[in-house]
Amino acid sequence: MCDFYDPDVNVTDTVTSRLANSGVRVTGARREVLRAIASIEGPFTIEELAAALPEVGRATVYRTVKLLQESDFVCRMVLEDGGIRYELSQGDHHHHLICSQCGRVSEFVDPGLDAIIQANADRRGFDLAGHSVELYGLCAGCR
Amino acid sequence: MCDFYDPDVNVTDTVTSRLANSGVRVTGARREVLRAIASIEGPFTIEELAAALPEVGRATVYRTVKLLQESDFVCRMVLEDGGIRYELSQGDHHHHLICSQCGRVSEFVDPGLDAIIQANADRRGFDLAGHSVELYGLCAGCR
DNA sequence: TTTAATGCAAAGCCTTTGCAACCTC
DNA sequence: GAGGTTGCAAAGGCTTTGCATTAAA
Repeated sequence: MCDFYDPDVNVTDTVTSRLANSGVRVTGARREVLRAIASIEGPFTIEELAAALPEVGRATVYRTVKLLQESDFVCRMVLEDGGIRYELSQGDHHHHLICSQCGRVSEFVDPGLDAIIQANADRRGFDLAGHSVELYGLCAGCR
Repeated sequence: MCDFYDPDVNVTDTVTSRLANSGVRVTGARREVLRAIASIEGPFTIEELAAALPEVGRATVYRTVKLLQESDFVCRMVLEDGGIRYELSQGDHHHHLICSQCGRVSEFVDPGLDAIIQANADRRGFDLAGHSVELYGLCAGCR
């Protein structure tokens, strides 16, 4: 579901060059949004992103995030309460641990989990295109 | 996450009596909403529910579903696209297979999957309160 | 009779869209 | 210079809320 980034290169540069290669214009606003996303650690909301970018119109923030999402540079996650957060795409497919107390989201990878999910889909004749696993509770720091 | 229903008793009656016992008034509108929910097979949207209840105000539909949700008689699920659906609470904890084509949602239970999720939480010092697993793709009928 | 529940309409949120001005390429 | 982008404001969805009326208990 999510793309890889070359760990040796600045994320913002990587994305802008890929964007340029795909025929999309690299504008000031887009650079700003990318910089803001890169500077935010972890998942973010449109609200947070827009707050960090007072000089960029909200509509542009929405449009840019959508663009990045469609290009797989960021991926979207839906929280337990229906709230939506985005995050820079990580290299590998992963799942989320969401703390109900502090709201922090951490990630984990478990190929065994993915395999068992695939097996469940197969067993029911379901052609699996994707899946999401979210764990809710208290993180180590909040418990 | 979801409650049990006594399989020998009509769901609507079960809920209304439990509701009454908890000091909530059993009104005509609430009975109507319950009947509509029971008659819809599988998960439903507020939209669908309201459409099935032209004589009940939309605000009441929202309020009643919220009430039922807070009482654990229905549970809420968030789809891949952020859309929200509700369903009568099932006895056991389960997961969803959501067809991207026809939108139908089916359920499955897999204790092994739940165990592996719990193990991941434990491994990271996370106090697990709940989790959601949603599979997206094409159902057997649509593929 | 008391007071929770209802229904309507208005208000709130969040997100998208129309459009003229603007900026990449 | 041409056409994709931006920003503003308006419009759209969906959900909640205020309030007078209605109806459970």
